[in-house]
Amino acid sequence: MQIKEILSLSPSNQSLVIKGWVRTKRVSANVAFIALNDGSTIHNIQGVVSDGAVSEETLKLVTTGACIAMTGTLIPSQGQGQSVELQVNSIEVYGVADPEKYPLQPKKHSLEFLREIAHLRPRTNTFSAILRVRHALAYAVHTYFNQNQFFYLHTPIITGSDAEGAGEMFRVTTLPATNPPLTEDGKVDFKEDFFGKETNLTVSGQLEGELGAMALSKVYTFGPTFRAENSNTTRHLAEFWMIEPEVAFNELEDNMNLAEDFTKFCIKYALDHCADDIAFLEKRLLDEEKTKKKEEQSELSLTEKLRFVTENDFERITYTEAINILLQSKTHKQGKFQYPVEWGIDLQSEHERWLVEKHFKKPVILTNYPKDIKAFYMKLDEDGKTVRAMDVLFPGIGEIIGGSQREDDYEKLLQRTKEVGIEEESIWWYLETRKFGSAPHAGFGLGFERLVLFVTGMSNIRDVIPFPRTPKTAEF
RNA sequence: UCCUUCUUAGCUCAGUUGGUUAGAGCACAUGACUGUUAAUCAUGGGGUCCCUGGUUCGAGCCCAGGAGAGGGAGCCA
Repeated sequence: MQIKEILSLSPSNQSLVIKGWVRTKRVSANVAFIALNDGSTIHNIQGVVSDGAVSEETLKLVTTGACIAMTGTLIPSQGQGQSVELQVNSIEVYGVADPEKYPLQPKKHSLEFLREIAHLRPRTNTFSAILRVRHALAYAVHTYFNQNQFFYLHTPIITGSDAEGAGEMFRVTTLPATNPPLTEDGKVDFKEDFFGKETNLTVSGQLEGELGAMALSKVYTFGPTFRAENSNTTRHLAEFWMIEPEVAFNELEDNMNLAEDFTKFCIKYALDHCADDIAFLEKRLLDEEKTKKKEEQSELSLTEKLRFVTENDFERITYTEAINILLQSKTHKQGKFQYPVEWGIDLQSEHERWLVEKHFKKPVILTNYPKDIKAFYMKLDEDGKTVRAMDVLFPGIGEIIGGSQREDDYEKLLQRTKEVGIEEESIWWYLETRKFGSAPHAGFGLGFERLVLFVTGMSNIRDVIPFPRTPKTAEF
């Protein structure tokens, strides 16, 4: 039986076996206490070993990090801090952990240090809480889409198209790294490669998602995505998980409604199902905030922040309106933005943060960006200058969702591919959907880790995925 | 990739103007303690001061180069 279940039981004479990893052991003259955790919950169960119940040699092996099974009966706790505890009759040691060498100590560790021991960090309170919340959010994603008649579409991880334009790609090849076969003009001959052409890891399942939507109407993908960008920030990973719904007959407005409803559902799901873990993470965040300057401290606790998002409407404004608000802001008039503000610029982080964190103080959906700063597949507005794009910006995180209504007119789409220099032959299959039964449709991409970041209150994306992949780092 | 800060014990950090044998807290070990909550108290062990080279009578500290990490920016999700 797992500790989560045992902690909800009433004391009885029934003998129980509890297996887990030792967090701490406290020894007094006549009694020893063992805090045991098995990852099923943030809470430990306390084992009480009375004098003589377990041999001294065995008790000596019970150290922080060791894996043991305790057998005993559940009794009401005499101490404070827990209502029940296990009166231990015997202990079996599965795996010892040399306390001189085991790196996790019963004390606070820095997140940087824990990243270096990512193979052990799930055994800490913080990371086990994060991983449980991450699981709940993943489950919420599938639950939401299933409840709303979406079909889960598996888009390829190895892709032969290089037209997605979302970033640098990782090449997939079976050719030898030294002396690969060459063409006559000295380039690598990918005709000799496994697929007979150049292939890469996907940077987005969107294009294939659109193909699915043109048959199943409502689809979503949820899978790993790879970007070979040399990004070194707290919100980028080389390997991350992306959620991409794509819906036939949806226009930009519907797309916004879906994005808002979906994120609210997921956050609410985590609040409802991970109360203990979120409470722990809230306390952790509070301790962290105390080390910051007063003006940088958040006014809201983690739970308050999450409830605020689920209970309030997202602010929806166009790019043009956002530029006007920025131009009229004190910050701009006093020249306190580092980057200039004018219609046509791609908004900088400082502009987005100001809008979200200072001006509106809630999630903001920005729409109708200039076409020149957005992707080729976005539907052109009537004015011919802007496209039906939308970005959802979250406080502290920035862009969490990027999406659009897609261009469904064959000629206009072809025109745009030419303008941005994409070869027609490389995405003929994508263009054909606009030739045969084209339909208005829209979708977006949501970075799963950014959602986990927001819900857990963590600040570095490397701490919300079990094994982060970033430039120069692929250990574990 | 750019800017910036950092790298000293297992962890978190101090280390004065360049000067004898490099410190603290926690962790760990041993002992004490009648039920603890990251127990407490006492005692003890523990160092390639990131690496390479240089300046100097003398370098943890100054200089040059390199590596790694953090934060910010860009790219984006």
